[in-house]
Amino acid sequence: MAETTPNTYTISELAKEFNITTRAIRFYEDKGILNPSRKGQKRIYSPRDRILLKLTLRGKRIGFTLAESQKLFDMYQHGEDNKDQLETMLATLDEKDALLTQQKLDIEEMEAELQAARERCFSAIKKIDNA
Amino acid sequence: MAETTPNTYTISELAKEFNITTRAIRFYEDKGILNPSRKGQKRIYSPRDRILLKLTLRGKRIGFTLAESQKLFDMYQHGEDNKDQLETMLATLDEKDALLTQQKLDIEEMEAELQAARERCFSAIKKIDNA
DNA sequence: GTTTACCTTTACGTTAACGTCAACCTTGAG
DNA sequence: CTCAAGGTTGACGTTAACGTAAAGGTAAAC
Repeated sequence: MAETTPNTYTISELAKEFNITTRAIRFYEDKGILNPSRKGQKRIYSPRDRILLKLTLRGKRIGFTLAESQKLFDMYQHGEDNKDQLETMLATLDEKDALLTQQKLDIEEMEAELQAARERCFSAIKKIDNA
Repeated sequence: MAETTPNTYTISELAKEFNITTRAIRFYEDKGILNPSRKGQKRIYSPRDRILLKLTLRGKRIGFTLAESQKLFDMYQHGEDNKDQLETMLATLDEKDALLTQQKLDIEEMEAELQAARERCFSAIKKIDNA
């Protein structure tokens, strides 16, 4: 058999992998995002915990709060039977999607401006060098 | 002559246009982002103030802090002659640009997941309706 | 057996970005 | 004149997302 992916992680392994502190990881647990099991008093993280952590961090990078990520995860897991909850979730998803669309526009405009600023920079430096 | 764009704004006009509070606008002034003139004690905003405000809000939407926006504006204005400052600015711009690139990836992945979640939602609702 | 390296809980501190009064001008309308 | 609509300056309150000790358990290594 080939290498099998480990099916548990320690807190510091995850911290290292995602370049965050163990404090942050415990904090996410407080917020109900992660639910590691315990071996004695030590936390043991499953691949599922790892995925949730990854998604959470990705969410953060695009401006999701922890509460928002948690809410999405929560709906994703427990909303299979309740129609109202499913529809709330759909609304939330649409709302988030609209935000992402706006963000993409913002990013493109911002990139254009950064590029313009960069060019201004270059020519200003050239001017100095040729002085 | 056709309609000319107004060249001054009151604080509440800007607040209404951008759907923020006057408190926020004054806060941005505290942070050195805006520099309205005064008529008596009242603030008068120029088109330039308005643009800076707009850029600031756009920056916020993609995760720039006020300090970061302020720093960019500041460099943009006072860095024309200092080579070191120009190079610092270039580095900052590159850094920001890398972040934006990552953000675009994050957004696309997140959109894919939202779409998947949406489809799960739909079929779950259908199931309920057909039960 | 005692460092050393991680792990734990508890709890107060911190920063950003405003919100929310309070207490006070001012100015055009009636 | 007065009063309602907006504007002003403090200044304290709030939320999110951790940072930063403090004080201790535990287990493999020497």
